[in-house]
Amino acid sequence: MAEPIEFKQVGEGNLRAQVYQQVRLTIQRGELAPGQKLVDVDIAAQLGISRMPVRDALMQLVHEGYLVGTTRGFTLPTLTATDIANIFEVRRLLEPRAAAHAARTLDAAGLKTLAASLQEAEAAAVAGDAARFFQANSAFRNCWLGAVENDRLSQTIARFADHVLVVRLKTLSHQPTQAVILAGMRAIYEAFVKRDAVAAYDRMTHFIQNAEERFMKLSPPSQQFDDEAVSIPRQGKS
Amino acid sequence: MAEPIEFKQVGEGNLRAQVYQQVRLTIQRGELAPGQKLVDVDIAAQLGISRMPVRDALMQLVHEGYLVGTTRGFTLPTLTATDIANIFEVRRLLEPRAAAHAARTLDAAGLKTLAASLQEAEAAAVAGDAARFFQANSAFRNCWLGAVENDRLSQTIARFADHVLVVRLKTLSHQPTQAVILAGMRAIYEAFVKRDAVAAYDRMTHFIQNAEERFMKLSPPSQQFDDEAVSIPRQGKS
DNA sequence: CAAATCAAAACAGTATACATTATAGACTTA
DNA sequence: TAAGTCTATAATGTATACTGTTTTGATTTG
Repeated sequence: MAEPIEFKQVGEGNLRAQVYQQVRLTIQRGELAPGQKLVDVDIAAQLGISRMPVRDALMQLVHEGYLVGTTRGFTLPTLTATDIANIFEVRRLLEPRAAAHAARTLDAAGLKTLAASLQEAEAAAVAGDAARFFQANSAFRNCWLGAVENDRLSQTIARFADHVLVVRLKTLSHQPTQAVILAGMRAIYEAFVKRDAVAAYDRMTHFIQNAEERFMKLSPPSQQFDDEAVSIPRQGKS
Repeated sequence: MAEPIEFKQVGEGNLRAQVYQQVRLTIQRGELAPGQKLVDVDIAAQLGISRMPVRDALMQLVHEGYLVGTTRGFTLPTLTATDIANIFEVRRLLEPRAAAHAARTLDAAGLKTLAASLQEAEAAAVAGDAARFFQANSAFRNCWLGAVENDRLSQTIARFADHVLVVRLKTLSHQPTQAVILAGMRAIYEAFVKRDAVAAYDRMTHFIQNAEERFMKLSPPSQQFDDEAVSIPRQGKS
């Protein structure tokens, strides 16, 4: 307890949006221990603002699946094997198509960013820096997703991808997994460079399947009790 | 304005959840004029509660895409042709798969409910009652979606389907459109009865394509000012 | 009569205070 | 010593009040 998570101020938009961004980034960077609880009044005190904007932001994150709201603070969700399988099923349906779109619409600047993210991921893998690898991975994904012109498609993908990555951040330190992911990123990047929508579709399909296999293999077969029994509890006590 | 939208109390869970359900049902039933604005303080006064739960509920609906928050109250979003095309693209990717799942998992009670909803839709079409037709349509969809074991998949579908239906409710009064939708429902229902996942997949694919065509045909080519969006024929792939 | 400026109202954002509830920990008892 | 109950507390849920901003409408002026 008494965790100094250190949210810092960012000056953009209303307070709720600022807090939302800060907390989301904190979650996405894996700077949140699995059992740790976020309490609105604590964060509010830390930022020198009132509870309400913080509460709004936390509830939005709950609604988006980044957090679960209990009667005793907000915490990270614990995904069961079934949850992960469900998320990957949706990703399998959406991401190949989105990648095909991106192959058409990515411009030179986007490809440059992708190349940089890819190199960064490779460097991080060599250095064994899981957090950096994770960051580069996210940058890569956000870049090509940003080129997808269907906003609803890209945003849905981003959310689901976040859910599985955020909770399983630790598994990304696994060396073979990093290698598999890197190979997938390279293959997809090459398809983007060639503007080959079909190849992008196929390689993304393959990438998702590989990623799911790695995740399922690394996740304990029984996270708590038997999976399937209890999914993410919807927000608190609605 | 003094709009008599008449939200009524429902006794379940906390106030925010109650208000959320009420407003969402009101929207889904099309009981909200396109330009009408929802003001938290008004609804709160109507329900005899404070602003905060109402505000929470409205903001959640905004996050889910059911409403848009302006500087002057919350209103229904106005979807452009591009928006509709985007939503249908996601639905095309998700719903056939979900229907295949449902074909496996629907039980006798579910099939009974589907049959009842189908009959209700047919009766409503004959009677020319668009609202009733719409209700039956929603019941049919919610029933088979409820049998899909992947919650994230079914919830994502429900949201996107709501978005397009809610805003275009009026187009459902169009007679040929009703006929097309009815035929699709019958075909899908038969696939469910036969527990034929492949047929369910194919017929849902066909159904979505037909529905999109009808929607695009009936939506005025220029919803308001014609911006760049309307002239885009269809978001073709490569 | 039309246009521009100013004032008032409406509504979201934020803050603070109060009520409610569930969990943790202590205390009692077998 | 272990199990069950009870109380205190921590954290959310709800209410009310205040502030800032934007829109609307009215009034004045050209």
